[in-house]
Amino acid sequence: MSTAIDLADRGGVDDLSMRRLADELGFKVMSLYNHVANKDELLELMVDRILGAVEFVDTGEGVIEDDDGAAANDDAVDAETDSASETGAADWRTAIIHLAVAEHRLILAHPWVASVMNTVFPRTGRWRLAEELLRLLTLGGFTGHLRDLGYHAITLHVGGFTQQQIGYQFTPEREAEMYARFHRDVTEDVYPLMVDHVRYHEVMDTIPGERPDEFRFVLDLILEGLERRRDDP
Amino acid sequence: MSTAIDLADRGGVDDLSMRRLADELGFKVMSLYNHVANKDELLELMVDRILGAVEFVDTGEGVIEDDDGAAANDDAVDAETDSASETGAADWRTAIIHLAVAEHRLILAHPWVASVMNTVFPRTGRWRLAEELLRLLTLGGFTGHLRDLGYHAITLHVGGFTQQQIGYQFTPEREAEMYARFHRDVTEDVYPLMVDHVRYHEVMDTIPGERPDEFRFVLDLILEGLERRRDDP
DNA sequence: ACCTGAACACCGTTCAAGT
DNA sequence: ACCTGAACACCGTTCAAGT
Repeated sequence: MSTAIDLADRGGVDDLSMRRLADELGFKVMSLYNHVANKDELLELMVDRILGAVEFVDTGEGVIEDDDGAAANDDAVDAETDSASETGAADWRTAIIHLAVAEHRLILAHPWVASVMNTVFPRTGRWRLAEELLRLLTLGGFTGHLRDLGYHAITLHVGGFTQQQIGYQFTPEREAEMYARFHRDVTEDVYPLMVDHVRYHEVMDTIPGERPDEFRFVLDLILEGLERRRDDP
Repeated sequence: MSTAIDLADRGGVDDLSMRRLADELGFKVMSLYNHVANKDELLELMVDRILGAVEFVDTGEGVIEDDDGAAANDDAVDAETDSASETGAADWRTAIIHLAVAEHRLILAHPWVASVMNTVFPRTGRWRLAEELLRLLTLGGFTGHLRDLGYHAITLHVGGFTQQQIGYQFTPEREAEMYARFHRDVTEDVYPLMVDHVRYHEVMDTIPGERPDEFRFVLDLILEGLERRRDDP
């Protein structure tokens, strides 16, 4: 029934109204309130269904499993992460990267999640993720204040960076207007570096935030820095 | 006239409707469309006014100045940044930190900016910021792909991290409901680390994302990592 | 237990008419 | 040049009434 996700996947979350959803389901608006307290609860359920689908990597110890009982250790994400999985059990660092990238990708696949995520209460799908991240950090030898900082650094990076990237995903019409405005307002004499920057993207044929490795790049910076602070003073 | 910002500062952006704004100004709704094409343009102007207020630090070279002609080099932000400003002219690193922290604080002071920023076209207030950041990175010896990565890493961090932090700023009622839900759903047997984590925050008497140094912490990780990649292979 | 019609208090925006 | 009344096509939600 909560397959109102399709509707949001199509027209974005702004096109998801209780009225449109009811139409789609063949009911009248008010029937929905028999299954859901209000729109906030609907969004809550939708977000949690998406985020609940993140799968954990096997670290060789007690793994918190998915609702479906699946604890994946070989899929597209894993293939990109570093080695170390030759042993069968991944180390904490690989597992955190897997977790973050998997969540990042799920949000990119359902862009409306990014904006709704923040305004809605967490449910089990999100608590799971939080607990697992804390577990992996602990496994990595992080405790106390540094674990706390690391936890926030990573979660805020996953949510925030992804959300910002999605902001760069324009519809064709917006893309066209953006292009027009840029060439009208941003001239080489006033903004030489900005012009250069955009030219660079044109040559590379990339849209800012669409380059697949940017999320990983910053994630790596964060993890490196955390490790250094763990090992030094 | 664009002092509809007050309205958004008070009740959040959801309480800012064309109708309420007109009421506040003593006009009828439709009069607004004589001064602004539509609501999007209004939000565009509001965001740009806020972000246009970010002041740049003097790096001793050609400084792009504020609209007001102010090129601040000693205020609250500067006091927190590292030394190096004894010379009068700040180095690129200090200046980037200043820039990022200043923008971060402005957004925190007008939380609605975070959510609107992404959905609205940039104007001169934002182009300035982009150009200045690129200038500082160039000053720091970054070129090509690394400068590009650094630029995106920093801008997405400023916007995204801040936005996520704001998501943690609950109203008292939401705070109370969050508290109740947490203690109902997150039990020590299933989520031991999460319980521990929240207990840590309670002892520290901090709300996640309210600790003032978290933004700087991750920013430092990013800048450190960028420097290392600039100096090494 | 689930559905519905009518109603309430809202939105953004257009358009023709006023001064 | 600026303001406005009426209207259009929408919102989320409540409540009493139906089966």
